[in-house]
Amino acid sequence: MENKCAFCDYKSAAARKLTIDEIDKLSVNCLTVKFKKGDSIIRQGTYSTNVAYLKSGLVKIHIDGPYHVQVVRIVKPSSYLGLPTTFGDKINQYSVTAIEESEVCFIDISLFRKLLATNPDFSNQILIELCKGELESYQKCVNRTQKQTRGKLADVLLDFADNIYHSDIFPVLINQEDIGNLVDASRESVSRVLSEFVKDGILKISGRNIEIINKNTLKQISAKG
Amino acid sequence: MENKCAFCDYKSAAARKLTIDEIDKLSVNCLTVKFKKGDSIIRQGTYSTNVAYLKSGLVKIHIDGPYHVQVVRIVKPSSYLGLPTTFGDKINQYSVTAIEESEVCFIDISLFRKLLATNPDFSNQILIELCKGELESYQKCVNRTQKQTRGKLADVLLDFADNIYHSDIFPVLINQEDIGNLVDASRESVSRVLSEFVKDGILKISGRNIEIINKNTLKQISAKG
DNA sequence: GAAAAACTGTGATATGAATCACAATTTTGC
DNA sequence: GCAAAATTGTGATTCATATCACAGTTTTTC
Repeated sequence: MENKCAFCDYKSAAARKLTIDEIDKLSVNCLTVKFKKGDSIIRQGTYSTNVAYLKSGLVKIHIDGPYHVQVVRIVKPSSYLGLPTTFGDKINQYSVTAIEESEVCFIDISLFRKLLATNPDFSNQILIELCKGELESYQKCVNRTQKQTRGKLADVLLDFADNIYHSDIFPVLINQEDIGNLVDASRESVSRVLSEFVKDGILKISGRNIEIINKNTLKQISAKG
Repeated sequence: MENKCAFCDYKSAAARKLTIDEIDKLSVNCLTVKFKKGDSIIRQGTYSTNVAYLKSGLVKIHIDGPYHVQVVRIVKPSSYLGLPTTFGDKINQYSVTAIEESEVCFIDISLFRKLLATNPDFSNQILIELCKGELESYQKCVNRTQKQTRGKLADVLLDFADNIYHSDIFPVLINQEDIGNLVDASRESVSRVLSEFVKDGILKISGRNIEIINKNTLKQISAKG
């Protein structure tokens, strides 16, 4: 690979713990692939053969449920995409799809295992990332099952603004059906609630862009259900 | 500690990877505590100071949600109880409560970290356990949000029989309110569905014991909704 | 740039399950 | 062993949201 990981600006917190020598090995065993919007990066039910790392772009993680797809979460760089699968199960338990042009590094799994075994700082960092992910997913599940649609939509909008785009104006790259799958609501309900938010002066929508005007109210809706 | 981990019959898959020397250190830095039914083992919101390992008994993991408690899952030995918290966050993100007399080993966190750093087989095993947990929680969340009450209750009954008690007759140690919190339904709905199952000849209930009579039908209900 | 496809908005209706209310039963503590 | 507390059963009512149906709008494609 011409692509030297040493000079990569998007290194993971874990990769920063690697020695020069280890980073070199990573460079050789790492392949960067570009995906267009809508492209499938990881497909549920197929064998997992590499560790995937999101270098740039934006992706959604989704699972086929008994009735419809559930969008588990939207992931931004720099994050590993299939860690739980890589070590917990050989078969991918979920799919990952690009929702904008994205770059993904595929790392050879045996090298990754070797790094884990030989560099405790690296493996500790991976452990921390996994743990945070699990805690987050517990909390998300509680919200998904207990809040009602308005509250869950408020959650997602705040997450977009605060954690993904770091701005109160942002483009919505997924359609309302997907938003529905992300908050466990029907497409129609999403549309209705979004209209309500606009009518109540909480949001302004123009084209694919959403602007949060009244963040406090949105936070209240998020908190109260 | 007089309690030598070396001779413990309930060692975790990870602990089996430790050397004699490491096991000795574990023995010294490990305290076993007995809990009675209803006793709180880990309390959400408090500082996590040890790694907890369930040696015997049965516990529930639960989180305070925006409206009510959610029972995340029922955990049987031999499993670590607070791993994600130990490494992901200093503050416990969930509570653990005994639902029958249980023994829990509290392991000194700095020793645990040292073992992770020095024994790659051990840390790999811990990693695997974490990953499996995360995948499982994804799947559970999909079921919780998409299936309806009958399906979710069927799931839980099958889980009890197949994974926890390994028998189609088993005692129910939690009340219907808790079952409700485990399947995201109200206490009343649980009572109603349970009665339906009895009327349909799927279950037999006597006292606190449940017997699954028609497992196939239960599996169908679990699969179809 | 016209036709097709994908997406969105909104009303009417149906429905699963929560909530309320209270009786019946079981368990617990002294 | 009896009173108090906890748990369970079941009907009536309410409510949030899914579903259906279809029109309007935007985006894609060739």
